[in-house]
Amino acid sequence: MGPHTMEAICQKLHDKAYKVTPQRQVILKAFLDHAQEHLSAEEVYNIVKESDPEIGLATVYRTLDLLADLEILEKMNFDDGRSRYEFAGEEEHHHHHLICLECGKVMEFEDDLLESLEAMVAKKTGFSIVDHQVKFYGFCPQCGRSRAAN
Amino acid sequence: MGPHTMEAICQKLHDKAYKVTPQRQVILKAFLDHAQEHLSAEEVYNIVKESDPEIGLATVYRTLDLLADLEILEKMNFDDGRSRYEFAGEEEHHHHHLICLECGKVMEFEDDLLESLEAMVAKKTGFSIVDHQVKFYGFCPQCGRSRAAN
DNA sequence: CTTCCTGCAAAACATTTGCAGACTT
DNA sequence: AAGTCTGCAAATGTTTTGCAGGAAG
Repeated sequence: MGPHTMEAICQKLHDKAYKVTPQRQVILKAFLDHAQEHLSAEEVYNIVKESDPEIGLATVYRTLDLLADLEILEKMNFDDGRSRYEFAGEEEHHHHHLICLECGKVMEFEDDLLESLEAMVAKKTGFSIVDHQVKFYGFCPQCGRSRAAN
Repeated sequence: MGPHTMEAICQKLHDKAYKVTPQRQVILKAFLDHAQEHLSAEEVYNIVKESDPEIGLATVYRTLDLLADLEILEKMNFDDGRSRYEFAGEEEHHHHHLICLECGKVMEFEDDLLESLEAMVAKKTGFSIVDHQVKFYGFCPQCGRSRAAN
């Protein structure tokens, strides 16, 4: 859960005895260069092919898996048939996602209000809760406007 | 958004000029018989094959799609690699899901507190929000207990 | 009767895996 | 040098689609 810099992450890989390969670095760079973009494996692959045309899609998948296991990336699902990834939130500081039902755009939204709900849910159900995910579905300002015009 | 009875749903199909076929009825019956179970297409297929051994998996998929389009079923994703379905909630009355990270069990939880959060998010972001989905991840009472014992 | 539905088989996708060679440490 | 990591190709699992026959309205 350190900062999301190339150095810090490579250090973490090194500390855990994972090798710091050029492929892994180039994939990390893709996320650093596309912050807040919720990239899919295929998208990462396309970005990364420009610096390393030899890279294989399987390597991208394996690296995304690894980075998600290390909690450097977070794997998420926006109901578009593929997994997407973004840097994991620092500590408990969550953000949630607003998904536009028209254009598919994903916007982010900060909120800590869910922590208290989490505690309440734990008490009521007996679950020990370690995480939560919230998605809002609606229409973004642009699409909402054009819909209203119809 | 009517009640979830065979009659009401067949009526709705009829009203929208969809044919009421035995396959569709048998699939609906599977959901009526397995309320609150979040069935996957494959699971529906296996249930339904007992009454209609001739049915095809493709028909199950097409029917689930149709019922989700009509907002009779809701398609959901519990990160287990397949879509799952349950009856769509009546009106605005949502329930949320608690997913056990150990055994995969899904529990339900009623709460309306999110409605106010929804309004706040709408105001802050300019989205017009039509729905939301909340998932909590943790350990159910049984799994939590055995984990504590280790 | 007309049109929509169905079952089958094949196709389409996203993701995973086996393996031999290449590279990090 | 040892063990991990990579690229490729093949395999997997889920979901979709084309088509010809069959059934609902």
